[in-house]
Amino acid sequence: MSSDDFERQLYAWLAEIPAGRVVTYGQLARLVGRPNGARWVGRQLGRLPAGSRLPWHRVLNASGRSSLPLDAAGSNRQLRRLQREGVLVLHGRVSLARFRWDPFGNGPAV
DNA sequence: AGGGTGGCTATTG
DNA sequence: CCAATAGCCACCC
Repeated sequence: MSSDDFERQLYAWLAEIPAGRVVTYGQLARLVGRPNGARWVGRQLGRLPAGSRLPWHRVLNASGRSSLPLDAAGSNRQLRRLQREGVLVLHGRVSLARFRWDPFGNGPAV
């Protein structure tokens, strides 16, 4: 298993996440076969080529919060993007119970 | 090689 | 909810 393969799988899964749903770093890591690679996932997302259409913003940490820093305006680009596609963000937090996407399980968001 | 640092997580207090 | 702890792992000195 080369790291290129892992990277490809990561992109593949990422592309599957529907708008309006989210996943966590650790979840994505497990999906690509790297059970302890949550951090690795975060690093990869940070290296995503500019212009990529992959939904990096649909990836949150295990608390349903963004792990990205706030911008100059004091707000967070990631959370705004999520809200724009229908994800409810309250107090900077997304309810994973309601918006988490599971490729094998749960149906549409409640 | 060895130590510090993160876009992580799970568990405890 | 916050803080500390403990694993984990890639990257950069």
